[in-house]
Order: sequence, then C-alpha cells, then structure tokens
Amino acid sequence: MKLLKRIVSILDRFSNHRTSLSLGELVQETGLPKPTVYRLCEALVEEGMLIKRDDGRYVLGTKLLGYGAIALTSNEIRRIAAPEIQELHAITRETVHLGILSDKEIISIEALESPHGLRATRWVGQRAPLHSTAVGKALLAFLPHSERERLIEELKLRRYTENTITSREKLRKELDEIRSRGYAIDNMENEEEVRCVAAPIFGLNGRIVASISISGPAFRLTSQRLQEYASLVMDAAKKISRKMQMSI
Amino acid sequence: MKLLKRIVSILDRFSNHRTSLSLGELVQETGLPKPTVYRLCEALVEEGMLIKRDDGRYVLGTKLLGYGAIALTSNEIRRIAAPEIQELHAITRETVHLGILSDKEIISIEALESPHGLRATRWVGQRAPLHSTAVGKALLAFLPHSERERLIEELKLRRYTENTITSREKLRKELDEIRSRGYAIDNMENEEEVRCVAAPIFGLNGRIVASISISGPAFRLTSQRLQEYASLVMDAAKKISRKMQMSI
DNA sequence: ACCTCCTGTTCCGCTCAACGAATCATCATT
DNA sequence: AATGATGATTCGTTGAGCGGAACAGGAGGT
Repeated sequence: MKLLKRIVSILDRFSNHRTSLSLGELVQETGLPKPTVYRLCEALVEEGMLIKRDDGRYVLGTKLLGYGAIALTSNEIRRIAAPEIQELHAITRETVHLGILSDKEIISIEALESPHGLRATRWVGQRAPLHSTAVGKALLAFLPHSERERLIEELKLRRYTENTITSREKLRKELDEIRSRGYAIDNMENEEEVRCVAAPIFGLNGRIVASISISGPAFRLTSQRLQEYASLVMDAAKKISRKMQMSI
Repeated sequence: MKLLKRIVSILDRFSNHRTSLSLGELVQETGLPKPTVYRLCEALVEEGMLIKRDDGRYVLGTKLLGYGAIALTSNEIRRIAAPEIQELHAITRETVHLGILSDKEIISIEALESPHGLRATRWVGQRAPLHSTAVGKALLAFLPHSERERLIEELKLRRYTENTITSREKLRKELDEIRSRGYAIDNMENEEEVRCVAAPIFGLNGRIVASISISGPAFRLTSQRLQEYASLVMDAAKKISRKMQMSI
C-alpha cells in the first residue's frame, strides 16, 4: 500500500530530538516530490495526525496521542507485570522498565524512574536499539532462531559508545552467552556511564513477549551490584512469565 | 484524501473499552466493504500501526505508541505547566490534569492522580467530552466566539449523568457564567459523584491553549472546598499563562 | 525600490493504486 | 454431510492520487 507507506515514512521522520519539521525538511528526508509531501501533510493535519504550527512547521498531532494511549492499554503484559515492576523499583530504587519488540527496535511500555538525582531516564513509548541495550539483547537472545537471525542481519549495529557491539559475529556470541546465563547486561554500550541488566519474559507457548530491566549510573551499578540485580530481574521475569501462562 | 479518511475511521473504532476488534466488527462499524477493510488492516499491520492477535482480532500497534510519546514531548505547554501541576497536586492531594482541544474532545496531556484510595482517574492521552467536564467547559468558554459557536453546534451533548448539560441554550448560558467568573465547575455532570474545577490557560496573543483542573469524589470536594480550589487552579493557570507569554 | 533566492502553494492532464463485487477457503456447529 | 459464519483472494475497472511545472510571497541583499 503505497500511500500508507508514504504516510508512515513522513511520520517516522519525527523523533524526540526532532519534534518539528518543515515541509522542505520532510521533502529532503523522505525523498518524495514536494507536492506529494505537501498534499499528504495537509491531509494529515486535516485528520489531526499532524499539527501545523504558526511558524509553518509540522508537529505530531494529538490524534496520535490518543491512539498511543489506547495502544498502551490494549497491552495486557503491562497490566500483568505492573506489581513486579513496582516491587523491583521499590527494592532497587533504580529505573525499571518493560520493553517489547516493535519493528526492529525496543519500545518501552512501562517505565518507573529512579528517585535518585542521577538516574537513567526511560519513558513509556521511548524507542531504543536492540543491539546496544540490555532489554534489546535479552529479547533478541530468546527469539526463535530464524527470527533472531533475520533481525541480526537487518540491524544497522550503529555505534553509540566505545563498548557498543558493532559486529554481527560478536553479537551472536553475546546472545549465546545471554541465553546460557539467563540475563543480559548492557555495560555502557548504549550510553556512557549507564549500565543495565535485563531478563526475558515468556508468554504462553513459551514464546518471548517482553523483557524487563534495571538501569542506572555505572557508579551505583557496580559489577557486584549488577550480579545481585540480575537475580532480582530474573526472579521478577519468571514470576511475570508464570502469570502470563495462567492468563488465558 | 479518501484513503487516509478510511484509515482514521478504522483506527477511531478502537477505544479504551474496546481495545480489540475483528474484521467483521470493523466492516460493520465503518460501513466500508469487506475487502477494503481487510486490505487496509493488513497494510496497517504491515506498518506496525495495528497488531493482529493470534485470535485474528486487531489491536492498535506499538508504532502508534511511539508516535504518541513523541506527540507528547512536542507539546511545550506540558513542560511549562509541569511545576504548577505538581504544586496543585501536592497541596490538594487530588487528581490534577491538563487538557487541550483535540478535534471535538478534550485530550489529557498531563495527569497526576490523587494518592487517596478513592480518587478520580485520569491518564495521559485520555479523551473526554467538552460539554460535561470542567476542563472541556473552561476551554470552550474562552474560545473565540465563532469557534465556540461552531463547536457548540457540532457537539452531540450526550447525557452521562442527571446533571449533564444537554441543551445548547443551557450550555451557552453556562459558558457565559464561566467566562464571567473565570473558572468552570463540573458538578457530577460527567460521572456520578465526581466533581471538578478548571481554569483556562492562555498562550501568546491571548489565545486559549489548554485548561487545568482538580478532580475528586464529591464527598471531599464539597461546594466550599470547590471554592478554595477554584482560586488555586486560577492562580496556577495564570502563572502558567504568564510563563507561556515569556516562552518565545 | 528592485532583484534574488528560498519556501510553500496551486494547477492539471496522466496513470496506476486502490477499489469492491464476486468467489473461494476455513472452521465450527448441527 | 450440510450449514453458516468469518476471513482470504481474484481481477477487471476507474478515479484518487500523482508530480512536473508554474506561481506566490516574504526575507535579505544590493
């Protein structure tokens, strides 16, 4: 469906660091002809999916906000996992979040931030790479072989820090390790001085559906602390998985 | 744009109480031919805007969640109003939320729930009617005359409780009153035993951009308490408005 | 005041993307 | 085995969407 693909390619230009775009920018970045982008944007404004600000720049509209809120409530893992997430948050006082696979990225469907002044920030709806985060790697590691391989091949493996895994071969080894030990670690691979530990959550038929993680500044999440937290997240993940099995 | 309108009319079928829909239901409720709905839904699934569950029913997809999160951050009122909202919440210990106009409804862009066991629930992204809520009436009241009239004519004025205003004439009178006293009250008009009080927030050029409210159970929000809270929300709204003027 | 450049807007004839009636497939239920 | 309900597919038709080209308008320079 051509038109829909174009709509998505326009909406996808917007991100948290670039919340507004001009017609020209959209034309350049989508590679579509100017009248086409113009017509589409005006139609999207008409439907409330975009807003045209007074300065003529486009911003994602409130219609999408409404859809987002509904998309969130239709996700039952979120509801089921809530108590365990709160518990982890209370015990560790670090940022805890729950991520699922969306296209070739992780998207957070629940997030509780650490009360500490210095903390890892995560918000619901935030997207993050698969290869450089604990949540992403945990999810990737426990996917069925074929899907995992397809994703590994399709990923860009962009470098974010010195520690980011950027070779497919290294990523495969890392995922094997994660599978054997049952949890994933992000040792400052996505952001400087931030460490995370994540564990997989399985739904009925044993298929991985999400992963849960604890994130924080490296100075608090020392490697010893990380070990402790690893068993905590694994326990929480197992509890949630068990609840998922019973939720038919 | 025909196709886009159809896409929106499909996505609009989903709500917080009906998070999943079958092909048949969508066909019936949109009035579109079956192959058309089928083709569109499959394309939307392809793009991640819908998810087709194992049971064949459709659910709003994570792509929309991502867009929603970005739409939220592109809203600067939210950022500007955050401190005042937190303050109101801390003082009153009731549910406080910030709403803006979206199509012919109110949509919440910020919400802090009361810590009390019995509380009004509001979440970000939630939609609410204009004519039966304090936030809605406050917004409506301070719109430019022509827009206000257009909206009043277009609204359905559906009845939710005994107190809901369902006549256009009464609504106009109510809005006049709200304009003269500077704040709006919802006296169990949207939900039984829930009262709210809301005040308008103006942006540069004095145009109304949002409204802020306190909501809670009627037994705590007595008419006397409501008066107190009215000055609180008005003060907060004025502070936020002033900040908005300076935010160029 | 005039020109230039840049961005957004509109026009209009062409074409293929989207359409939808009809049909088929699948799976419970009787 | 027959029936009914729902989802999936086919395919000839057509107007919705396309995009090159031309236009408008404002900012900045000369």
